[in-house]
Parts: sequence; C-alpha cells; structure tokens
Amino acid sequence: MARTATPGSREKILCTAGGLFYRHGVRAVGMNQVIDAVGCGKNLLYTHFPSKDDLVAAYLRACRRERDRSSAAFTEQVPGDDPAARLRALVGEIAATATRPDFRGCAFRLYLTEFPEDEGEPARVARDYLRDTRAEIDGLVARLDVSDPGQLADRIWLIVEGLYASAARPGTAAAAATATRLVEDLLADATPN
Amino acid sequence: MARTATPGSREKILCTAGGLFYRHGVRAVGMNQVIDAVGCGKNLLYTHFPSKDDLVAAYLRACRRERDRSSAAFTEQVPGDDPAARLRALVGEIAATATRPDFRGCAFRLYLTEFPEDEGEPARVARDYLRDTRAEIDGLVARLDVSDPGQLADRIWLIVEGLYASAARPGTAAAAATATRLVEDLLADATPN
DNA sequence: TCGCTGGCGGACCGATCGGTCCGTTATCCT
DNA sequence: AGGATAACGGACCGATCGGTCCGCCAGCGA
Repeated sequence: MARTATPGSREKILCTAGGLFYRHGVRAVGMNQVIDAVGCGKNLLYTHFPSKDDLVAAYLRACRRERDRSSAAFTEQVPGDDPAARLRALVGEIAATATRPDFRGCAFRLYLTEFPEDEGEPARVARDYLRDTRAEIDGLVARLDVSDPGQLADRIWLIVEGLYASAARPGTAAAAATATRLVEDLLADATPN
Repeated sequence: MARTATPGSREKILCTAGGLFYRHGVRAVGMNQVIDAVGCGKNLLYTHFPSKDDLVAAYLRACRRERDRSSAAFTEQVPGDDPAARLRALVGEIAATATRPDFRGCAFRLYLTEFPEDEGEPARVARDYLRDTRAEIDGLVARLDVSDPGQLADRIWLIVEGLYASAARPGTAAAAATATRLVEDLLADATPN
C-alpha cells in the first residue's frame, strides 16, 4: 500500500457539494462544478458517490442529521417535559436557524419544489423529514390541554411553513420574530393555564 | 401574401409552455419539449419568443394577469370597502386558488426558489408580484382600527406564505381551511368591533 | 396555373450535462 | 531505492441544452 486511503475526503466533498446545492439549487450545480470546487479528481468523487442522485441523497441526509442535532440542542434545554415549552423551543430553533445569514430556505422544501415529481431516494429523505417534523408537532400538541388539538397543530404547522418560506426573502428577522410571537400567542390563548 | 399570419398561435404557445413550466418546473422543461407539446415548428416559437427567458417572462406575466383577474373577481364581491372584509376575501381567494386540483404552489415563489440568483426579467416580474401583494395587505391592515397594524400585517403575510407552501403538499384543503380560519380569528381579535 | 409566402420539422451549432476511463504524478511501504 | 497505489486531472462518451438555419410543403393570390 501507499498513501493512507481517504482521510476526510468524503466529508470534504459532501460539505462542499452541499454548500453549492443549497446556495444555487441542486439542478443548477453540475458534477464538474462540484469537482472543481472540491479540488479533487473525478475518480475520488465518483468512488464515494456513484451518481449525482447518491450525492444529493447524502447531502439531504447530512442536512437531516444537522437539523436533528440543532433541534435536539434546543429542546434539551427546556427543563422537564412541558409540551408547550418544547413547542416554543421547536419554533424558536427554526427561527434561529432561519435568521442565520446564509439561510436560503429549508433544504428539503427547496429540493421538493425543484423536483416535484421525484420519487427517488432524495425525495424520500426530504418527505420523511417533513413528515417527522409534522408528527413531532402533533405529538406535542396532543399532550396539551386544549379544546381542539388538531386545529392548533394545523396552525403551528402553517406558521412553520410560512416561516421557512418568508425567511428566505428579505425581512428574515421580522418573519422569525412574527412567527415566534404568533405561536406564543396561540399557545397562550389555547391553554387555560 | 398568403396564409393569414399567426391567428392565436402565441396564446397557444404561452398556454402550453406555461402548463409545462408550472407542472414540472422551468429548468426541467426544455425548449424542444415545449415545441413538441405545442406541435409547432421551431420557427414559430422563436419568432414569438426570441429566447427561453422571454418565454418564461411571458409565462410569469400571464400568471400575474391571471392572479390579478382572480383577485379582483373575489374582492369586488365584497360590498362597500370594509378593509377587514377585503382582507378576508384576499385570503379566501388564495385559499380557493390553492385548493384547485392542479395547484402546485405559487408560480412566482416556485420560480424564485428555482432561480434564487436570477436578476433578469422573470425574477423582476415575480418579485414585483410579491411586493405588490404584500403592499396590498399592508394597505388594508393600515385602514383597520387595530393597536399594532404592523404586527397584524406581518402575521397575515406569514400565513399567506404558509398557505402557499403547505397547500402544495398533501393536505391542501386542511391548510386552506386553517389559514382562512386563522386570519379570521386574528382579525376578530384585533378589531374591537 | 404558377409563384409567392408562412410555417413545419429537422439538421445542425457549440456548450454543458452526468458519467467512464486512463495516463501521470505524488506518496508511502518494503 | 524501488515498486505499489491512491488520487489528480483531463480526454472522452452519448445525450441534451438553448438557439440558428434551411429545405420542403401547403395554401392563397394573381
């Protein structure tokens, strides 16, 4: 043997490609562009990721890991297991993510609007994320003592969608503040407390 | 001369191309695909629309006309000029549009997420629409007798964004109903009345 | 009837797409 | 030092991109 085999090359590829995909859109970024940006040979990229779909799926899986990590970091700060506090934390985490300077939208939602008819692995990863997030909200709201849990969950979900969408446009901070405040008011109104 | 020149060919091209762009995404649809779907020669298409950008801009302008028409049809049904009623009509019209079976999202928002860095004519048309809609909401809310018009307008806008986003996914009808109800509640809570 | 003309449809252009392959170089082990 | 090998980097593949051009045919006017 010679040259230790691939130290952190896979991570580097994934990170670089992910940045390009997120910033410019998946379809707008070609494989050659990824290779140029990484500064590696075609061989290396195609051994790690046999096709663009594989690379895109890995990119979305990495986004998922990052989202779960960030979400966990936020929710584990809330003491006890007060569902209302967890809901506020959940929305607060999204608001915090959305106000980061390089935010351009939710990676999964962006992918799904770019490939509305995709049924492959990337679309599965994206749809799973949306389903799981929605389920998390439903589960938390169900533990609340409110008269119409379904309606409240629907409303919070609507606000989350609105936050992701409008934070991608100018006025990000205002959108984040509006969403958090609105969810807080909704929770305050709904729970007798 | 011979053969009367182009009767409704331009409209036919625009309609067909628009349908493809909206359904599958602008980037996913090639000019040859448009030509095949229209069933015309390349000549005809490129005389009406010298480039794809021209065709896309025309498509978005047509969407704008359609939106304005539909919006006007809804708001002119509200008697007098009660701003709260007009706001309800505005959101109701979006909800009605979003529940149409072929709805896949707001054409302008879809375009902007597909081409986040475009500064050309299509992006201008799309951004103008968003700006105008937002301004319309602001103007109506400003005429309301509420303590914090800015906050209410922000909230309604957030809900509109959420409605457009979540109506593009399964559960369209629920999203539309949730958005209209939420806006109604917001207006009821905000106006002393 | 013949010529003119509008439009169809495809050949063609250079560029780029995703993906394969291979020659060269650089590095480490023996 | 020498040989093995991982990775670079680019040539190359067929397909498709947006866009140009032209040959052919259909249909109307003179």
